Amino acid sequence: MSRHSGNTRETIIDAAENVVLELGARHLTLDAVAGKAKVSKGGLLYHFPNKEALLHGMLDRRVTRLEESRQQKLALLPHNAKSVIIAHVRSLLERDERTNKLAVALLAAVAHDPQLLVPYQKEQKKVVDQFCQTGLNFERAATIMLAVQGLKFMELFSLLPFTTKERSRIIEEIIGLSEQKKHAR
Amino acid sequence: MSRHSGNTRETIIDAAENVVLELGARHLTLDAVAGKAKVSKGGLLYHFPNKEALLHGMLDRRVTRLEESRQQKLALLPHNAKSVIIAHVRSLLERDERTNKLAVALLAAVAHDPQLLVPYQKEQKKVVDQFCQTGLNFERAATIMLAVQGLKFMELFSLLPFTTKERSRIIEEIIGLSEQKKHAR
DNA sequence: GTCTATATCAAGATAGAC
DNA sequence: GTCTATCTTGATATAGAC
Repeated sequence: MSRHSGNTRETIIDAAENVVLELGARHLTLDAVAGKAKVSKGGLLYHFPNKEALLHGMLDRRVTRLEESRQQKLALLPHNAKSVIIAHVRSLLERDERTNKLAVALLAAVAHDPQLLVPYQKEQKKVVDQFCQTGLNFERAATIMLAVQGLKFMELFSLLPFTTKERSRIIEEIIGLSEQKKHAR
Repeated sequence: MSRHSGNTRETIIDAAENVVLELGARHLTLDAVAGKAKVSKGGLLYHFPNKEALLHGMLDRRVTRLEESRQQKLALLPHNAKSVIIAHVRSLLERDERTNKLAVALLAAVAHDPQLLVPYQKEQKKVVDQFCQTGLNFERAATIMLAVQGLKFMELFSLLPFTTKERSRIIEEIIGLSEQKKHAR
């Protein structure tokens, strides 16, 4: 336990996340992270040559965790088409204080240079593709993905004007969109 | 033209927007704004006692402009229920380089303290209420609002994995949701 | 209402020793 | 691979003159 020399990188990302959780996004600085990770700033910069690299590391960690959560929830659901959508919704919209704080902090950091997120476009594409494989047409699949993301974003930015109960009903509605066949065009 | 002494505040907000557009969000500093507005930093700080106040001014300007655009587009549409939704979608999803840059910059600035956005929750609520007045049920109205916002956010963060053509089809789908009656519950 | 000058502070990054 | 020391820059904000 006390020995984890194997991967200082992971230790540093742990520390960075803890800085955000304990001190807030504004204090995500190289100094703070180094301090929390019990490394010097020089040491930190050996593993992540600059702050952008550290942010990339943090983003990757989050994307990985989200995907793990999705797989995990999917495994617990009956093996049918709709489950793919439900697993996605549940993992993304999970109200986890910790995860949300991290997401906001990363958005804050990343908003200064949205290009940092381009590599994750394909993750969203994959989600839509997976929805399509359940028999949904592309437009409907994309709409569901967008509504879920919209809910998530608004929640993160404290923009969501709904009660918890309303929120639940809306989520049901969104999931329900996967059942209604679109009329032919 | 050369005289606009009446409202230095507006001049300063103009300048702040131009700083963002010309230099990027990262350079939205009091120095840069003062320079662009041809005021000293002291002068700027007389009108906006701190940076947060300036951000509030910028946010208000944006919300106002968006609302104006919505009213304007609504006036050009036939006077029926669906037009409310179309006007909303068109004004929010308009691909205006200028507006989008400003939105990203403000998100970047504001993400550090999402509480700043709480005052604008009610704007979103109003949108949903207006949709409901067209005969839509609440859940469906909210879903449409969320999908539109999701599209907007993802686009701002360069997360949208669709082509322009796909994007158009998806927007049609979202608008179409206002026509399909939800089955009773 | 607007200016100059300055205080204060903290950030990211580099260089080079160990 | 990790450390210390330092450079450089640039930010918000205050004080007080005009």
